[in-house]
Amino acid sequence: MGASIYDVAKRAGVSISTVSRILNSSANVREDKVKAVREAMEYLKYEPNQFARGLVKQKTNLVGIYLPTAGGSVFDSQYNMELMKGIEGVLARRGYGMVILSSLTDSGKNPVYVEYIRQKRIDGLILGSVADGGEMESLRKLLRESSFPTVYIGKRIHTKGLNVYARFEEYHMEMIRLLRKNGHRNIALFISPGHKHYLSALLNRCRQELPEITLYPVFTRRGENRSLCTEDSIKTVLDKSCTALISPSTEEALAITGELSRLDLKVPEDVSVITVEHKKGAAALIPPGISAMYVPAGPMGTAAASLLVTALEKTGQEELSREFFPCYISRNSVKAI
Amino acid sequence: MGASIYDVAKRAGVSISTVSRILNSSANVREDKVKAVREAMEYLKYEPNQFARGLVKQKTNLVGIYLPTAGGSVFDSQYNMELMKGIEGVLARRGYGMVILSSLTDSGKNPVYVEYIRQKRIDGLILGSVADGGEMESLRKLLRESSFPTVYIGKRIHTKGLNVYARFEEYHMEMIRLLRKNGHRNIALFISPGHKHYLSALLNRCRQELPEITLYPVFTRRGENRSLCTEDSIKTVLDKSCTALISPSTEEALAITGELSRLDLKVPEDVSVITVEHKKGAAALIPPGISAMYVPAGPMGTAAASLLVTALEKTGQEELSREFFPCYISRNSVKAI
DNA sequence: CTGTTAGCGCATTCAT
DNA sequence: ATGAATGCGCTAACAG
Repeated sequence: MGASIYDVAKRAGVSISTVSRILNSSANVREDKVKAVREAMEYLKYEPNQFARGLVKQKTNLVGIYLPTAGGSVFDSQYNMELMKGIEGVLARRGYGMVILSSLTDSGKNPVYVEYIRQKRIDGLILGSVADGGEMESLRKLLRESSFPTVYIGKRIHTKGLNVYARFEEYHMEMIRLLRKNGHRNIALFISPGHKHYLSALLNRCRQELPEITLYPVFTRRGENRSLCTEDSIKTVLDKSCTALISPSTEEALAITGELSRLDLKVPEDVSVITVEHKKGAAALIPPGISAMYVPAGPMGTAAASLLVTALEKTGQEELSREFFPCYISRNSVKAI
Repeated sequence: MGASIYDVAKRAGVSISTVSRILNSSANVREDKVKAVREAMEYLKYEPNQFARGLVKQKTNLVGIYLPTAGGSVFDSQYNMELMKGIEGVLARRGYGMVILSSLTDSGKNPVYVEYIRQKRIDGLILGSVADGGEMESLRKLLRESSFPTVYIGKRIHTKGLNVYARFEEYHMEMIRLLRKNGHRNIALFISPGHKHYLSALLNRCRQELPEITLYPVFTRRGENRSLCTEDSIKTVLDKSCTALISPSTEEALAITGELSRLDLKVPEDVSVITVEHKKGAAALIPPGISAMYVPAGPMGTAAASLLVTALEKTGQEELSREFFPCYISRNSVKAI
């Protein structure tokens, strides 16, 4: 069993309050006592018990990360990994631990983070975009009602609270415009389950702004048989005689280009490809070098964590929302026709 | 502020012990009281404060995951991601939270997990293979001295304690043998920084068992400019006139094959490639379909977490160590010469 | 079956 | 500047 503050006090010949004061540097203590206490702590390998401390201060120094991924693991997408990397950096530096809240077990009932918040197991929460509309509603309600420090990564859902986002619709339109400029008219739009609810808005907007373009949505599935699923998808593309396609991630792009080459279709000669990439340069590795819209997930994670930590330490909540602007990186996968 | 057990007790007209009993189902309570208490809990949205509970039971229901990655983020390698996926599955199901311990901030001083253990912030620890020899030594000492529930993923380091592993040396020898059977003699061995300390043993063994083989180690670097680093590496391969190469991961394999094709070298016509893959089928997506040694990181994570949870719940520690056997999956990247 | 009570380890008044 | 005492919310004897 570890040493407690009593053991330290006894060994240093002082009272526990003095030890506590030194621990928190909450008051001045005579130099010699400080020294004695430090030695005692050293000797006993004393570390303050976080339960006891938390019970008094109501602070865990833990931040929850909840990145819902429809039916899959958080660790399945590079987007999430980049987010986490960004988050990890600032949390580690600022002395917070990160606890990964798995969406694996919540079905029907409340998502795990509700429990974690109520049980006071975390000081703050970083929330990835929820996929489904109903969930979205309840989340919005939760955020409005509780004042629990939360930063939401994704399309802004209410004006109160912390928020980090990139405009899905905007940068998709940009990709489409780009293909249009290159003469493409029939475009297959691969879209992941988590983004389904953006689709209709995007389709509408495209129909209005770019009436000459026809968009063919193709849904991708997560999980093991990614390649299998893609095979069917590619058939759809061919049937609609699309000359270009947009992929939602580099993982998907790799599967897609693989399938294309298996069907003896060349990129970009037979079909142009643009992908979204969340890690800078990731799509460059996919032959022949896939042009990409870079959505800076890492920096977004960093921003999210920074916002949260700032809010936690109540140093004034200057910044409430931060937008990120994806940028297009041209490589070798788009051909003018 | 949330409701406490007192509030619930008052509202239900019982004592706090009764509430506690119901909470922990630690004794029988009359039906009507149970009902009253449940209603009160519902009404007050009561959730037991984990600090107070932990203070008594010394249990956090949190498991620490420490996957050291020399100078990089945990989230940078697919190996780690697969491990985490495996771990996530069982921890979520068994009601444990996972806190990611970042190795980002520990330099010089104790690694973070030491602090987490001493502060009793976690109940158990899953430890990835440490890279460096010195660290290894201190770790071994730590594990021997403390009886903190820990499962170590990687080469067995002491007979006490929980352990999950695959034999790095073995499966690398297997890959080499396979290339040898296909007529290859000069082989480039790409090796990641985390595995450097395995190298000399492997070289020795190869020299003994397979004297006709010459192995050329090439060190890979983590981080952003992966492709840059690979370019140099490939030159090394050519200089030594290697006819085959072994890649340590699918990420690396993607970069390598990309670089090869940029140099107008074809796989497998000009150079044969085998990679280690940690996610089943991952290397199949890399043209032309890279043959791979599948090291089942996901299942290994699952096993590690299971071992740990079992140990935590003291249901007898039947299994102390579990070995995994990688298997070779032949695809299109190896040619006989 | 149920209520009373003594800690768990610490931060924080309140005296001194 | 420092010690004694109180309470954070809960569990686990203990007593009825």
